[in-house]
Amino acid sequence: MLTTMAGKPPAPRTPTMRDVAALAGVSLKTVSRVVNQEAGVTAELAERVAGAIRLLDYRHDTTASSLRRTDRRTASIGLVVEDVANPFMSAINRAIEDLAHARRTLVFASSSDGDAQREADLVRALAARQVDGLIVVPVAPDQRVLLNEHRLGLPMVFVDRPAITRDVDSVTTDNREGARLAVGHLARHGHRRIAFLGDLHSIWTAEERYLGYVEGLATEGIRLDPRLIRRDMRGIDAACAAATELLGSSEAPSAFFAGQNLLTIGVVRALQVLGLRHRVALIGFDDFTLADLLEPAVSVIAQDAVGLGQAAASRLFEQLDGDAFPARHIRVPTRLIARGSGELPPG
Amino acid sequence: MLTTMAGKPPAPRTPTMRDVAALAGVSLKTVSRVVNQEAGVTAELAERVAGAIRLLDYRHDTTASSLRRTDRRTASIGLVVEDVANPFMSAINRAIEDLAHARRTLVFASSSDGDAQREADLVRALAARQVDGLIVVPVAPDQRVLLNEHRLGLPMVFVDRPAITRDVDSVTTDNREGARLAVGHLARHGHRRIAFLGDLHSIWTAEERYLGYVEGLATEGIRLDPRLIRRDMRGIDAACAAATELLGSSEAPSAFFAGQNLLTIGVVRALQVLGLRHRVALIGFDDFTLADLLEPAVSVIAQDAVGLGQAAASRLFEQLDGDAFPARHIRVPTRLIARGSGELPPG
DNA sequence: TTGAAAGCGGTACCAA
DNA sequence: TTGGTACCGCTTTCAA
Repeated sequence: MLTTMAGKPPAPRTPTMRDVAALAGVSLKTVSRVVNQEAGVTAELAERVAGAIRLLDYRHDTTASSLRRTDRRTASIGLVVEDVANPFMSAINRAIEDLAHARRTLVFASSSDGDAQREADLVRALAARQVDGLIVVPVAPDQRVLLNEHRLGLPMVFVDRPAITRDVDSVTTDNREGARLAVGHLARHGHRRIAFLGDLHSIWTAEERYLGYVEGLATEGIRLDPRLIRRDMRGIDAACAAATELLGSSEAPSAFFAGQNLLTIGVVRALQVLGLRHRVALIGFDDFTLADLLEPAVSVIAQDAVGLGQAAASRLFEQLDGDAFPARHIRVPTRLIARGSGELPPG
Repeated sequence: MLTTMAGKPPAPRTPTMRDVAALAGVSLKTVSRVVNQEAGVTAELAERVAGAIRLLDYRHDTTASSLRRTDRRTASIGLVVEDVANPFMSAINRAIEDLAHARRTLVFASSSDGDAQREADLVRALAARQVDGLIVVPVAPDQRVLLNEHRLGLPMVFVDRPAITRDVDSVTTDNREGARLAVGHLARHGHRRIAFLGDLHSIWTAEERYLGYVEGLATEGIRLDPRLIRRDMRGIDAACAAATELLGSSEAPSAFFAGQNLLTIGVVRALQVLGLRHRVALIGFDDFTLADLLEPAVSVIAQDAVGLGQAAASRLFEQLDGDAFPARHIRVPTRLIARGSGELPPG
């Protein structure tokens, strides 16, 4: 051994159908038939092939398979969300994965970070890998790359936010109805001065929730007071500051409706600091872990992330099964979870 | 139009390199060169090809490409975690995605649910799709399918839990050191009666944290009291009940070390019900959202999920770049975040 | 029922 | 620099 450069044995090329065929003493095509469980192979031959497959530990190459297949299906789909680490998005991801798994389909999961350029790159990369379809949380407002891919024949479903055309399937939360629910609930508990905190108005869901708030007030016959409205808030700190300021004014609100997770937490913090947690009502849009452990527990309008994911995946697979037209637009209802903070009476 | 069955135009077969070549009046190979940015094509020809590509809206088929390529790379990797919707797992997922994205690589994300059968199915499905490598949170204890795939040449990194052999790269949290940290911290604040709540002892991380607890006690010269130890706890309710029972005993603990997220929350709930939140200390393993909003805020041993994901992805890509041997075993440190609950003095 | 040959969309190799 | 030809691993088509 001292004189040889032996090293590792040459990488043992992974066996192909050809190898299996040779070992079993049959043709390539017969192996293909066995692997794909096509009818019309003698039990004896099938057994011989199966034996060779086991012996060689043959692994089917589905990429080569789908390249040649007429339908060119890869049994993989693409998912583009804002951030796979976001709890809401990852719940959608998981729901989609479960439906996909039932069809032996794998999911490319990716994050756009709300960046249109990155979204476009991802969509192109996914299409280049021949995914069977795409589920996307679209980054507003320019959807040209997405819609172009759709026009070229890539099955697609938008989730959480709609497409700008009606031609593409979409599955969205009924944000407006949810916001109305919140306002109605607070009004029923005697509130007339209900403040609204909202995310960037350029975000479709934020705008919808604002509109629902306005509609809710109208329904309850409450005059809209612009001084109680703070939009374009980003993050816990901004919400906390805004809530603190509102509560310090002469016409302070008796209740808050926070249009997003972090804003809700910001309001909680403000109420805590001011010692008003049990004196000012609060309903938040979107549930969050531990909402039930706070004091008082926080009432929320819960979104059905799993429902969104399931509906989106269902639609995509319906498209793949031939039901492409007309495009459908599914709205998933919200649910009010009363935990205490939304049931406090006015001061 | 009335007499025709016109319908939609026949699906316009998506253009191939062949089409581009024909339009540009060059050979297939020249188009390939342009697409792959290989040197040695006249500027003029390159421009003509580029024009044809634009005109036809040609899309490169990377699956066909990698089939023929010598390295057979697909620029996609597989990730198998317990649940992509779990915050810890999804943070790992995201960190991996970011490193992958920098290499124009896509990630198949999938959930094993701690089910060995499902894990095996996923791994085989991923291998069949010719992923370049795999990052796995392995389901103990039978790793035969995984290791077989590894032996066959599939680059692989285990994350969060080690492989049963030393031949496979792994990236894990330093659970033991983290637990020692917690016990030491509590001891430094005067505690001698420190209860331990742990998850199923069959879970590697749970066992490690338990061992760290034991080591921590030994280091501090505290006698281990089996009556203060509750293992094999699952979920909030079990932990809440166990904590309640412990606190009602004659030799109640003055501090808790909870070995997992949900267990920590269970203890918080128990303390809240008993009105002992400010009288009994608590440190939890693994951080959770809103831990800082509870009263008192919960001190934790925080895991570095992003660090885990980054290290795992780095290792995988190092393997892909040729640095496969020897296998490395990376331990990612934890960090104690003191927020209040872990700094309470003994009753 | 079985197999030979063609070809999916591209890349590798070598000759022109 | 450019192009022809073989071929990646598999399915399709069609003849035996």
